[in-house]
Amino acid sequence: MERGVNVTVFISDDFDLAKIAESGQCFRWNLQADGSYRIIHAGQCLYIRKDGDGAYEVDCTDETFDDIWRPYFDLDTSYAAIRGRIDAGEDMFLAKAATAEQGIRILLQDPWEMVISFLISQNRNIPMIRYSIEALCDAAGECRTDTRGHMYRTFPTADALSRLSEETLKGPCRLGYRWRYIKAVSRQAAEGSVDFAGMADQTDEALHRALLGILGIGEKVASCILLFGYHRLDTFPVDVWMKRVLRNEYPGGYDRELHRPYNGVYQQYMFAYYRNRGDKAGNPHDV
DNA sequence: AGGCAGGTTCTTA
DNA sequence: TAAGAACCTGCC
Repeated sequence: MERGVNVTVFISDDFDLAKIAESGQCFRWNLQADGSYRIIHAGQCLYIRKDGDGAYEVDCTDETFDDIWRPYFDLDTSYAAIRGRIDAGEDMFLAKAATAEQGIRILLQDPWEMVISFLISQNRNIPMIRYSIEALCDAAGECRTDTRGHMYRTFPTADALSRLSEETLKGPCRLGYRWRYIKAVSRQAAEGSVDFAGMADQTDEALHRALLGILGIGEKVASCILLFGYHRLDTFPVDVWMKRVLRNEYPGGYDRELHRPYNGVYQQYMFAYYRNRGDKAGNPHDV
């Protein structure tokens, strides 16, 4: 790193920055020219770069890394061990996918940010999602400066979001018809009729039901929020890619019981594996 | 040029 | 309750 604090941390478990960045669970990771990722989370900004063999250079103190970023990266969970539970004899496809996509982890992200992010995600591709989220942050986030002297914006609070006009949401933020969803949910959160942080102690089922009650949140978006915002690792989001996986690889049915309680982690492997294959040659997995 | 994209709601049978 | 249409927008 050019300036600021320079600290090296060691991570021995599965941890692949590029794979996590492309996994579709986070939208505020930006690859820099020097190969580091700039990550904005919890009002903070981190630059992190792989520095050979389990060593990573970060621009924060050890203390901040332990307090903020170690939990964020879920470094106290062994994803190698979760991968290790897969029995190639029982599920060959999953075993292949997990090997190919080793390094993916499920981040511990903010529920509120995930609610908004996945509400925005519907019917759009990743670049468009990222654009709208950045625009929302520009419009309503708090301005701060990182260790390289660059400005960044925090993710907006519900109160700040609820104050944005229809014109801003539809114009610069390009939310389209989704603007109503963002408007409604940020109002509810701001006035306290829903409390996404406070829901964190609920069971998976109760959370799922509560999320489905929010305008604009359907089955798929609710599952993503459960998995990425509340870290419910057994949640198994099914989008168009996973429909292809299930149709082509599990014609006899996918056994969720067999893979409890890590269906969500396995979903990430299969999703990434299929998408990467499909992108390269016009989706050869499709029938 | 029409269809589709990492869905959901609203409308209609 | 279950299909089908409509929805923003950018890209092929």
